[in-house]
Amino acid sequence: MIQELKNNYGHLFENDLLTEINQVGTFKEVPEGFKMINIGEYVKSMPLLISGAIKILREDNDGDELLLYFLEKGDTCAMTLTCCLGQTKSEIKAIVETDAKLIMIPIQKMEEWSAKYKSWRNFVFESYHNRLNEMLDTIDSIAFLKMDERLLKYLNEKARVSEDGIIKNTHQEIAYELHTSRVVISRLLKKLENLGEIKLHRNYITLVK
Amino acid sequence: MIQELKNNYGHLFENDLLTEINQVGTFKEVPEGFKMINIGEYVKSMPLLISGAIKILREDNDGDELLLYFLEKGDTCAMTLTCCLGQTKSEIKAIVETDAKLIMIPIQKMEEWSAKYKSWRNFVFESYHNRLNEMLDTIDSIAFLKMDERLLKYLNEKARVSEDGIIKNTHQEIAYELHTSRVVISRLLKKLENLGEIKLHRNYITLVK
DNA sequence: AAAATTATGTAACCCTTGTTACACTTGTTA
DNA sequence: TAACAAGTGTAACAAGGGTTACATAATTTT
Repeated sequence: MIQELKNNYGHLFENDLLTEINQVGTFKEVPEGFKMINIGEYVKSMPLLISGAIKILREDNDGDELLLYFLEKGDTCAMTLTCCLGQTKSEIKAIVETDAKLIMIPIQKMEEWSAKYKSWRNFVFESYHNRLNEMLDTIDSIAFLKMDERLLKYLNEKARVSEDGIIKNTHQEIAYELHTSRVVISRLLKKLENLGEIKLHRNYITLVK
Repeated sequence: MIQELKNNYGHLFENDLLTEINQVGTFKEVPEGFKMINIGEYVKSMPLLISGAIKILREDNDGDELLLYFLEKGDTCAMTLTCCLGQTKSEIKAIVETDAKLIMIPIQKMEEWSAKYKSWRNFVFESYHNRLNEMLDTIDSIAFLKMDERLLKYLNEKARVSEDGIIKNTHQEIAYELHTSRVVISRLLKKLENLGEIKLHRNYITLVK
């Protein structure tokens, strides 16, 4: 496992820190669809992503959900960071989007490493920075874009994190993640297909370009 | 100035750190309406808020804006934090909402203090945590609420940060911050007045309760 | 005080999105 | 293979909110 750690985080962390991570971290493989954490749950460890993707969702009291962003290789979960420190409940739901490999770090190490390693502090700050920017991007989408633009942006992101570039979702699933209805999505998808932007199939969609 | 620092941050920071802040920080009073930073500008120092409020806005390419949240006493700007480290441009606009007193810290100190003081690290993490939660709250509003609910929530927040509980804005100003049109706001405000929730006046609004 | 400016009220209309309903197709199960 | 379930296409309609237009009221300027 030290190899995958080195490959993905070797350029970020000094050797002492890599050794420590190797000692206390546990390697995990999680399959697509696995629910990493739900809203209201407490966090007990912090993930470093090696491969695959994790989608982060927000949910309101009625169970309506909204896709916030994806975590990918080299990312960690900023929400986890804040939850660890404050010992507060998770504000988001995290589900594995494509089969993922990750290293789980016990949360006690966070504070210790923040004092000890400059590279760790930078990583944590960098992570917060990325997450804040992704949240801003999400806000831009829902505040400033119309549904067809949001949908196209969504499809591009989905394709990006999926390795083979194919969006393997039903219209209903897309509707949930964009917080709208299936009929609206079907309608707009058909429009995008007529514009030559995408190709529709049963259970999957491909981008044309 | 050491007194105002002690009053507002004494419980957060150890004495050594307070002394350092007092040495390198510069005290500032900024009037309502003052633009602290614009999108695309570089950040040169970091504010610690003593009193007053600062509103943080997002803006798209067409100049359309959207209120994200308010900073108040004891807060700092998480965006500034990230900008300092990455030497990147600001992603947001910050305007003084009610006359504010603040202490400006040169950004070079950030890294130094993060290594040296645990209380500083906690303050920075805590700050990120709060900002992420406020962003989530903003996302909830625009994704899950209808305009009349958003408006009422907006009015309550405005009243909270305004000391005297009076919302001193025109319908047009409210429309800008919620990214909608003046006519829509006038229409909904009248509805809220008829429901007995608010009282409308020229240039200001009061909450009923 | 007349004129101009700013703020608000409101009607009429349109577009986007959400809802309901139902047909059709594809895949799965009995 | 018949029955069922799941996914998609589409029409018709409703509702929310954005736009245009104009009237009136309050305030400031000349």
